[in-house]
Amino acid sequence: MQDHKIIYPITTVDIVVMTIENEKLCVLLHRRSQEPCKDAWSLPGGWVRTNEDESVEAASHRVLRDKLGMPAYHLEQLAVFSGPDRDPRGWSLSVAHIALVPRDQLVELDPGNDCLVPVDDARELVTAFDHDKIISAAIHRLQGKGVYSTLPASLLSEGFSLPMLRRVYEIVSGSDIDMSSFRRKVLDLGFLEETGEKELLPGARKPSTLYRLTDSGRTFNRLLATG
Amino acid sequence: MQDHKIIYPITTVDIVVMTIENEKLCVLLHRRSQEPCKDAWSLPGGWVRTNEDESVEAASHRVLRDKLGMPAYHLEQLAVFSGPDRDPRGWSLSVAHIALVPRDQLVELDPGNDCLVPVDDARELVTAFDHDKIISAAIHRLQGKGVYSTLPASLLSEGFSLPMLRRVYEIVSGSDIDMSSFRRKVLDLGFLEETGEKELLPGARKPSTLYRLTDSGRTFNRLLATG
DNA sequence: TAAATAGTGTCTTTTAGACACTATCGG
DNA sequence: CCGATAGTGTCTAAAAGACACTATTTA
Repeated sequence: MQDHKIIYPITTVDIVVMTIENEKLCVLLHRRSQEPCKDAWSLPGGWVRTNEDESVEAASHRVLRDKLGMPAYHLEQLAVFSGPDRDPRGWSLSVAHIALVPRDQLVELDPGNDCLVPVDDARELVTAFDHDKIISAAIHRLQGKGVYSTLPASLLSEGFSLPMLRRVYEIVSGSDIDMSSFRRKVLDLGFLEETGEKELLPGARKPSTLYRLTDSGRTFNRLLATG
Repeated sequence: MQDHKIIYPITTVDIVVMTIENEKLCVLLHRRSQEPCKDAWSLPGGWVRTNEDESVEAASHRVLRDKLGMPAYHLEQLAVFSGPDRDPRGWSLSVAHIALVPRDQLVELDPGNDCLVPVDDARELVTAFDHDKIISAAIHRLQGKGVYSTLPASLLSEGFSLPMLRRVYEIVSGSDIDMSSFRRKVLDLGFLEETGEKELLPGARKPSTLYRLTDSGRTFNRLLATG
């Protein structure tokens, strides 16, 4: 291993922040203020700072905290995108992440330079680097893994009803889900616990029971399907 | 983004080469010839060379080609491991990969410095860096994703029988699989095609039909379960 | 023709989906 | 008490597993 010959890659993180707005799965885009790709829509991202970050996940959290004031949320690695041509400044490596965030936690958006767009529109809109590919991969992951895991629950804040949760699964999977089967399966798996409260949803006449994910439901991120 | 302040991470790839030997899932380990962690067992890996590699996958392929003479095989990204402490030389980032290889393609092993060990033993044996964690993650991935995908088929060379394939799934999943259900499911999914040949397996009296993965079975890496 | 594995057929159990039904509450 | 959604019960269809059975070939 010849240390002295090595030119390290430009190393960054990029985050696909996903949320649900107006009954649609949306991605957060950011207009780049600097070259390269100035003024193009891109994913939020930034350098990995080896003098302060403890890991690439920590770098991602820092980026979102600084840019959007986001504290805690579900974040996971998606994949590495790398190569000599994806960034005009040289050989680059981006560790792409997925962040799932309830809409009400996304508040500090800069109206001019941040926007939430439905995933279907995002791929055409985004022209910076290979961020369109990253978004495609994120959607693929969410739809593949999402349908049979507790992942989509991270798109809701604690204290959600089963009808709300079902709607999220429908939006993510793109198909109708039978309420009865959904209820049976979800409750049988034991990943939900009641908060003890009830809430009248807009338009409803009967208040519905509210739930949160149990600890095992949050960590053991598997097996919850319907479709 | 302050380019000049950034110290880039030490960037490497590490590969968890998995195969089946003596009816056990094994990992390929390599004894390090240099500091750091000299003489410790580690995963094969190497620097990402920005002057010649087209991507981190290409870097992984190069490492295995140069070290082990391995041409084509199933390779996929596993995850990124990163941080200031995992390598004594400084803040480092390793893109871990999984390679699934039929045993008969692993020939150029150096008897003194390469070894194949069952996965259960590997984690204790490996002391270099955080490679034990990487191995754990690889096993987790293979067992999680493997059981319901065509992945394990990559552990066999083209021209395998259904009993052989079933055995591989049993080894990977660690549980018995009924031949009849397995056959039904696998053939119904249409990811296999007959090679037209038959072979008498050692110990058997009746030759079994040989198969290969179809193109869709190789790319569309999903949905093939039993257990 | 016996031994041993390849491969088939079928029954049972489980699970998913469809859908009718009851419950609850605001207006 | 009507309308709307929350939530339940039950029937049906499909899938998974168990396992007995047949088929093929070598020794």
